Amino acid sequence: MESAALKVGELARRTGLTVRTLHHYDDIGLLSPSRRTPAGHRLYALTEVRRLQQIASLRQLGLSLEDIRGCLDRPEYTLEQVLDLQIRRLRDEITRQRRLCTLLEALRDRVRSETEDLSLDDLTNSVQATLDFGKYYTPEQLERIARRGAELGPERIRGSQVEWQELLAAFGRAMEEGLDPASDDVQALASKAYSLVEEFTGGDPGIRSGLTRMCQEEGGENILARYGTPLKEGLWEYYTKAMKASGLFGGSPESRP
Amino acid sequence: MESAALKVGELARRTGLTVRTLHHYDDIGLLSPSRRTPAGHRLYALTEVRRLQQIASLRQLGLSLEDIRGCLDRPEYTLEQVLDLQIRRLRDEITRQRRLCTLLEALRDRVRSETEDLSLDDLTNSVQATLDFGKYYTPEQLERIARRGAELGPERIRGSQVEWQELLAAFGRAMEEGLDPASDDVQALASKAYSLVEEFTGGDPGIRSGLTRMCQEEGGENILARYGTPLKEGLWEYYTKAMKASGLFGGSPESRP
DNA sequence: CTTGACCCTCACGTAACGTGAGGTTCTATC
DNA sequence: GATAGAACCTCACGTTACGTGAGGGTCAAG
Repeated sequence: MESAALKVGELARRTGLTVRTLHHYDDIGLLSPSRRTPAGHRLYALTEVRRLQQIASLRQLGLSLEDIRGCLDRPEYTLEQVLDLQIRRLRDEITRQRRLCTLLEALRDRVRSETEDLSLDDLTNSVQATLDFGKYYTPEQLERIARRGAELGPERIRGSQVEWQELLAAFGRAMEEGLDPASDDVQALASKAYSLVEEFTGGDPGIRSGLTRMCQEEGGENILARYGTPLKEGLWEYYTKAMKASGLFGGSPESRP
Repeated sequence: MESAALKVGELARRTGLTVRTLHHYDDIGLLSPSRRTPAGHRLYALTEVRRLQQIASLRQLGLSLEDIRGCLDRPEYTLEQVLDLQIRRLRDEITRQRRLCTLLEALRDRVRSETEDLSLDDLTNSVQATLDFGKYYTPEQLERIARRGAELGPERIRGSQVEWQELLAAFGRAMEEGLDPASDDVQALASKAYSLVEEFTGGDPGIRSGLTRMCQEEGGENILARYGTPLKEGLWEYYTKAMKASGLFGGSPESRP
């Protein structure tokens, strides 16, 4: 007849949990000791110790106390289902975190290379841009875009940003000179723009249509403005006219920040 | 003189946040509108809108509101530091999650292959075992162990678990027959045990010493019991005597669940 | 008979809001 | 000018899984 019942402190010590945690489990009815001493001290029987170990293990697996309660008390909560669900949740979470991490690293690198004195607003733009990406591309497309970015390399990306700036400046001059968007001079610019867009999309039609949708819904001028100076008044409309005249498609911005 | 100030609802709509969130930011003094209408309605000026965008962006990066406040209001909070810190936090979190995910997947697979009808207690054991591992091995060692497990393959792991069972049974018989732990027969068993241990450690001395520490501090009989039936009374002591007599080392269990 | 190590029950604090409750104000329409 | 609906206001409690006291009994040892 060895000590068949433990008091809270002892149980806490053995399981590595705190007394407060055991109290909490008692409060919510997840693990209530079946007996008490006359003085009201909790006494945990061996079956309750075992239950606590199960609880602690499931807790380590990241399950919520409610899920654990279900696992332990309701037979229709099969372990496999719960594990499956938890795995899916975790995987989603991991991909989310990874994406976030890459973004953070990219931002930090930009902050570090003090060639451009990065302001909070630039950062804001980048973040917004990246998040918008998530709204217009599927996760697989984001994967492809990321790979494409890696292929091109950071300097080529910066290079194309510069080319966009020059191109938009050229469009602006054309507009101010009153040139017809369908004229040969402007169409040469449109063709250049097309190739820059295609460099980004990598020729993927899904990515291209996502980009088009993004420009339509967010306003192309806002998208393009993120990657440099704001566009002159009416320039985006002029640009779309030129692109339409070229018969290629709608209009679009640049690769990732 | 266009609408230079926005009301909460309008601002919420534009930023995709909720009115409650804006109220919250006001409550904690993170973003308080500088003006109010006579009726007390909040009026956000353009500078405040910009600040809100910065807040929202940093929020998306996973920063806490307190960190954000620091970034925005205190010059000594450099962006780079904050980003660096956040990256480190995220990376740690990701490796943690990944480890957890592997564990979950392994458990689910075991649950699925209904060859063994897995009980909650088996699961509890596995979880505890895996967590103990984290206490005795460094992250790098855990990496190596995981790679080694992949090399060996799941069937070999199961195989060695069976071999451990047989080996312990043989030790048990020797003990009951009163054989000297240093006798040739028992030493043959010790040698077999040694090779099983080495199969697990892959010869890595760090892993070996971690294992020894684990057996000492957790009690080797508890460790070994996890991977099969509980050990007979006194068997662990007998086993350690045999291993000491062999001059190899202390004692130890089996690869990962 | 006191001291210290336990134990008990409230009950507030955490992070970042969600979700009403109950009441005022704005805006449009009749 | 009355009225309806939308939008605004201020409390204030709920969420998760406990941490951290406050204030007070219980128990064995000295």
